[in-house]
Amino acid sequence: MSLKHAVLAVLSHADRTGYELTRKIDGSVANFWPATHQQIYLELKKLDSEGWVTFREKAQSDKPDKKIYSISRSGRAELKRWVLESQAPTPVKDVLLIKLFASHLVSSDVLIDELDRHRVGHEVKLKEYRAIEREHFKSTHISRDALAQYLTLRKGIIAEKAWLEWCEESIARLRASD
Amino acid sequence: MSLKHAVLAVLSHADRTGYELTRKIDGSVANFWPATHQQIYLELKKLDSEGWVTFREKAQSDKPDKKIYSISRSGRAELKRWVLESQAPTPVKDVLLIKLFASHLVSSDVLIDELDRHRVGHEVKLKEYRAIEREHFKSTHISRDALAQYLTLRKGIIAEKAWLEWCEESIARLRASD
DNA sequence: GAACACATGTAACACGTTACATGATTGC
DNA sequence: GCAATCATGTAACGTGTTACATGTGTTC
Repeated sequence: MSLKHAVLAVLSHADRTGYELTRKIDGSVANFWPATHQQIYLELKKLDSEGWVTFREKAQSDKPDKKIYSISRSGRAELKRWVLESQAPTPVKDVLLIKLFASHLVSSDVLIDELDRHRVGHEVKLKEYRAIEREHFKSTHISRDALAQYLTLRKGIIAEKAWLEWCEESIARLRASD
Repeated sequence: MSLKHAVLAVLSHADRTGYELTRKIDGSVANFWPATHQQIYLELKKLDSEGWVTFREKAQSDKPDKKIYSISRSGRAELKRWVLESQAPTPVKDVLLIKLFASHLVSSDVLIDELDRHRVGHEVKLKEYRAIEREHFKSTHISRDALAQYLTLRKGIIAEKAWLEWCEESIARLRASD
C-alpha cells in the first residue's frame, strides 16, 4: 500500500534505479519504509504497468546494465492525491516491547545486556543523523523543498534521542530493583 | 513471526480469550503489536496445534460462548527461548514521513493542518498513558514482574512526548518558512 | 429500529521475506 | 581465491488485511 507511494515520493525528487532505491542513499525510502530489493523491483514493475513511472535502459560496459526510473505526470498526480488524503498515525510495532512484556521469565542481567545493546545502536544512529544535519542543513535559511526532507531527519534525531533516554532510564530502574 | 510470541507473552501473564487479545485490555499486545481479530484467531489455532497453548470452552447464557486460552508448559519454554535470543531493533516504518518527503507537491497550509491533527492525537495518547501511570504505578516500589510492564508504558510515554515535540517543532519551522 | 459490544469464524487477496540464480569488476 | 559492490530477476512461502458471515443482548 505505502511502498508504492514511498517509491513515487523518492522518484518525485530524482530519477533512480531499483538498486539505488534499496540503498539508504540520500536518506530516502529505506529510512522510513525499508524494503528488500525484490519488493522494490516488483513495485517498480507494477508502477510501470499503471503508467506512474517510466524507465530508460542504460547499458554500461564496466557494470551491469541498469534501468533508470522516472515519475510520470500521472504518477505525480497520483502521489499528490495520496499526500492530500488525511493519514491515520502508523501503529507502533516493536518486538523489543513484546520481549519486555515477557521478561519476567528471564533474569534482569540478561535484560539489561539486551537493553544496553539497543542503547549503543541508537547512540550510533543518533550520531549518524547529527552528522548529516551538520553537513547538509547547516545554513539558517533552508528552502521549502529541503525543509520537508530536513523534517524527516529531525524526526529521526528526536526519535533516537527518545530511545536513548528510555534505554538509560530502563537500565537504571532494573538495576535499582535488584 | 512475532505475533505468535506476542500472544504467548500476554498469556504468560493471564488467561485470555481471542476476543480479549484483540482489545487493548490492560495495555497488552494491541499496544505494541496490533493485529485484527482474524489474525489472532488464526495464531491461536496454530499455537494450539503446536501445543503451546490449551483452551477450555465456556458456555455463557447471556453472551456467545467463549474459549479461554492458557499458555502450556512447552509454550512457556518456547517463549523463554525466544526472549533469550538477541533482537535486532525493529525498523522504523512511518507513512507520515513518506508524505513529508513528498510534501513539496502540496501547500504548507495543508501540511501544517495534517501535522496538527497528528499533534492532537499524540497529545491525547500521552494523557491516556499518564493516567494509567498515575493509577497503576504510583507506588515508589514496584515488583520486578510489574516493572517490565511499567517499562513498556514508559516507552509509550517517552515516544509520545517525542512525537509531540517533533510535531510542534515542525509546525513552527513550516510557519517560519512562509 | 439502529447501532454497538460481545464472540467466533472462513475465504480471497495483498503484502513482504527468504532462498535461489546470474554475472562482471574491484579490493584483500 | 574470496568477499563485496553493482544490478536485476523468479519462485515459494509466510504474514496480514478486507470482505463476508452469524447470532445474542444492551443502549440510544
